[in-house]
Amino acid sequence: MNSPRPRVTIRDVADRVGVHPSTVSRVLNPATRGRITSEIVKKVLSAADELGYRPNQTAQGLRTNRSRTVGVLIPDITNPLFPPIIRGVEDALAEGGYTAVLGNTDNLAERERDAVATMRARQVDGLILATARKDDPIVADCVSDGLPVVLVNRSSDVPGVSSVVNDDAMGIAQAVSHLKGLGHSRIAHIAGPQTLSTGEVRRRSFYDAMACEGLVAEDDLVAETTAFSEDEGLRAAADLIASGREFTAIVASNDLLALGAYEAIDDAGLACPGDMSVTGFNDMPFVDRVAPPLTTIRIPQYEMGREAARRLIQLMETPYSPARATTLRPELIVRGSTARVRNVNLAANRN
Amino acid sequence: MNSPRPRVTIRDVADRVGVHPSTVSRVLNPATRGRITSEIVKKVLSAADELGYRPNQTAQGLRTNRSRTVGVLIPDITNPLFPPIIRGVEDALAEGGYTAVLGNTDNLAERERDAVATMRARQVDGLILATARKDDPIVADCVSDGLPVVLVNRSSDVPGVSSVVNDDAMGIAQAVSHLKGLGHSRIAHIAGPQTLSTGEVRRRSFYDAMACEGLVAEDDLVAETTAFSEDEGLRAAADLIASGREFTAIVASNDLLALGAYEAIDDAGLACPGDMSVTGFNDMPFVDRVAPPLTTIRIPQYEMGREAARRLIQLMETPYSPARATTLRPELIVRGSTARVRNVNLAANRN
DNA sequence: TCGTTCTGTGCAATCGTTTGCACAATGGAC
DNA sequence: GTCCATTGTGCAAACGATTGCACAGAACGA
Repeated sequence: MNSPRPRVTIRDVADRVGVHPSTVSRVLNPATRGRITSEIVKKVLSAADELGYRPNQTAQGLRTNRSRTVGVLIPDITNPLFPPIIRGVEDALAEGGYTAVLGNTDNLAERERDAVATMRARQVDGLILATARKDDPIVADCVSDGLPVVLVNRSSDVPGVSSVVNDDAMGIAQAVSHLKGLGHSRIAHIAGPQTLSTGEVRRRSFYDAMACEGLVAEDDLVAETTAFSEDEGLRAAADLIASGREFTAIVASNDLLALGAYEAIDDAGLACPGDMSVTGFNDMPFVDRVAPPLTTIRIPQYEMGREAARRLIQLMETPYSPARATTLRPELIVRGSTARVRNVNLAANRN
Repeated sequence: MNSPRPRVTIRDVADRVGVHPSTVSRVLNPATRGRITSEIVKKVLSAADELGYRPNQTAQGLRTNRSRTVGVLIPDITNPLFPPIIRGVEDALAEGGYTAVLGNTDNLAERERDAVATMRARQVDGLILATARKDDPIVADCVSDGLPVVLVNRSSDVPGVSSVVNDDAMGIAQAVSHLKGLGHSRIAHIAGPQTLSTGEVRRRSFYDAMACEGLVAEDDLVAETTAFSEDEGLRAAADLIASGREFTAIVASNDLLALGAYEAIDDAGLACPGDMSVTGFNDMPFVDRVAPPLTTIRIPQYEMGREAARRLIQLMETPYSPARATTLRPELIVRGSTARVRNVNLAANRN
């Protein structure tokens, strides 16, 4: 039953046609095909076809030192933000003849380091990282070793590295402006980890946007978290509510945090959006189906992945192409988690 | 800046120590290390460490004809069912020293064929398929070529192939029994594609379970779909409702179909679970957050992935190990989409 | 007719490892 | 002291492709 089936090599094809293996190699390579008599080309091609020849990528890789493989590192594939990005990456890579090997890091520096080491041992031609920290030695190492790298979703302080990220400032501004339009003035922010570019930039942008709208962002109404997770969102929102400070809306740094906030609001016996409006960030799949449907900032996830992959291909194929930071425009998606502020004072209800 | 940094090879290490490359190779391979004087072993190891030697997996792969890579094919990473499975697969593979390369097929036979071809060109040591059809020539090809394959989530009619799937019959029985317990007797089924094992088995199991509960499953209340998608769920449920037949509950073949049914119910001006109870299948992430939270059948996604990967490793490392079909037990998760049947007759409301 | 330039193909080295085989040195048995 | 195992290492040939170089033969001008 199990027939290991002897692999057909370039030599088999050569023998069949009666030419030298190198000739076959040249025929098979579109770039050198022109140097061979068209008659032979035809014979070689049909022989290869008949024999079912498939180039051995391993051998090619060894000789050319290119694996046509790229490593893709993400925090956690289980976070709905990433699958669309990954699809974008894979689709664009496939178009360029590359394949992706995936690694989950759970946002652990150690696993990240391991994963990069594994990928490099596998001779990946480049790396796409959705895991970058603001100050990331791993990124720095790759860059200084000349390994093509593109950051996606998060950027980094490391100089000279290309990135494809969302315009966080604009997104947050849209959220704040939307809330102000609904009459909210006391707005809280659940910030993401400040070691991540997204967490930090969005937090800063929150202060900026508030000022820009003529509102005051109180430090006491800005809660920090250690991870972009529902648990942390729940904790932060619960703290905010428990503090007794008065506010009618929460701008969360991402959708997962917002979902956590939902729980805290519910636990406190309040209603969203009746008592408390909430905005998210990312427009992950399915946040339109939760209760209430989440008002959030949509970022072009798939496109972001595609663009990152395209950029990487460029980097890999034309060395020394300059690093570029691309910013994609986000869009406010208004759903059911935000509503006009009530006349009744929230604090009055609670005190 | 970009320093290509010359790769350090086994030969560099050998030169440094003053031994032959083959000796270094033997030291580095735990299995042959015992044959070398322990003094030399120590020297080689420390030299390798100092020089920062990393084995070139491509070269190893060429020589040994093993890539320590496995291909993982899934329909669509964007479907929340799959990420947990993939995590399980990756974690178990990593433990065994393998890495995964992912491919999305969108359930298209052609893309599936391409993807398998690509993976095989990359010399994957084995394949994990979440894409199998009941009668799948691609699976058959792999098996007859002696390429280790494990099916996950879906099984196949192809003989002699290992699989790790859920006990669909039990799951459906649980759903039906739950509904009967709530007083429902006229129950509809939205079936998945009959070309997929899951779709077919669950449909058959629906008839069985109904009979088992002493209820009649009417053919008119079983709607078929062409894909496990929200769109198809919406269409099928809308058809069912439009048919004018009387029923108070829907057993959907998976969560996505159930979510589609939600929309149809809403469109028809009905309420779930007030007018219509709905059950899903899979317990995908986030279905506990939708409105109403979905009553569904939980399958151990992560474990399923892990188990499949473990099985594959076994197949790859001990050839001719027999094919096995593993079945995992599902669990009914009761949430808000199912309720006691109302006295009021649904049909009466509409006619 | 001879030399020169092209063109198309073959030759052989190479990428970094692994591994069967050969063989020197060591140690033990007699 | 001889001989035979045993042990540890080196040698060299793979694995399957790519590619610089060499070299026949054709084409061409003088």
